Amino acid sequence: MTVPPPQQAIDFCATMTDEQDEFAREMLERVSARWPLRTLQILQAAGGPLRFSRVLERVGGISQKVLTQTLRMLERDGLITRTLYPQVPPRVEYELTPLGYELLLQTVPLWHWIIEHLPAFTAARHEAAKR
Amino acid sequence: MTVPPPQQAIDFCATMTDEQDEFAREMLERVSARWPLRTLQILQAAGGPLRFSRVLERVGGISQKVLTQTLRMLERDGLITRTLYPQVPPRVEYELTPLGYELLLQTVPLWHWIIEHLPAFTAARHEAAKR
DNA sequence: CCGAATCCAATTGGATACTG
DNA sequence: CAGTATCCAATTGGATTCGG
Repeated sequence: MTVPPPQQAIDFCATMTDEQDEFAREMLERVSARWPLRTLQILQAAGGPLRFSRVLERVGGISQKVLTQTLRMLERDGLITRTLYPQVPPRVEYELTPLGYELLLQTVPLWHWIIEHLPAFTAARHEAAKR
Repeated sequence: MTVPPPQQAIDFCATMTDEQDEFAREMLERVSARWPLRTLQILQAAGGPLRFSRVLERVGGISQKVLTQTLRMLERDGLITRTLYPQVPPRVEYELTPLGYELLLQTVPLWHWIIEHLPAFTAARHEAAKR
């Protein structure tokens, strides 16, 4: 694997104010909960606006209630937009914002790393199970 | 900010098997839950083994029960080691593994990005609150 | 000291029914 | 169609007590 970057890269965490630290961890927690990242990914893959029903289908396994909550949260944080077309029946479209896209990109290295190390995790668990 | 990297970087998600995808997301979820990352960070900052009580103090706000669960999980995944010294009273030390350190490093860019964009999130929420 | 066990409060999530 | 509202089951987390 690669040589670990300097300690400094992590130590900067200590330079944050408590307020920053709390808010940052709140965002990290939020974004990496069960559905938000997947939802963003679906919207990214769509390459354009997606109706509520389509998102519901593609995310898969999520309930309608939780999807609504997730979308509201992502909208609130400026990661997606919500557009209501006042028709009957109503149409609502969700779309990734540049901010949301950027965030998604930042998660890619971690994602890559995890996938690369899946065997290591499996091995660790197997090892742990023996004891 | 920077120009977005090619689409390809994200699209590789689609190339995974369902099994890989599920396991990878499980790991991502796990590692980015409320305490695991912070616990790893504490152990990293310590620069060496840390007793249970010390971790409990430094993480701050976590209960003994949840810390135990967290540490067990991290150990199971090979991210930390747990060493029991059979004394009276017993001493148990936890230490970051190279794997744990590597994972921690992978999260740094995302962490950085979130902190940089804290104002953007605040602005988005403020904007959302007006409506 | 480390942590397992127990009990309990609070939060979360699914299913269902209903509305603009 | 896109939610909101309601109810309920399951999970989570804290506090406390006990044990090796």
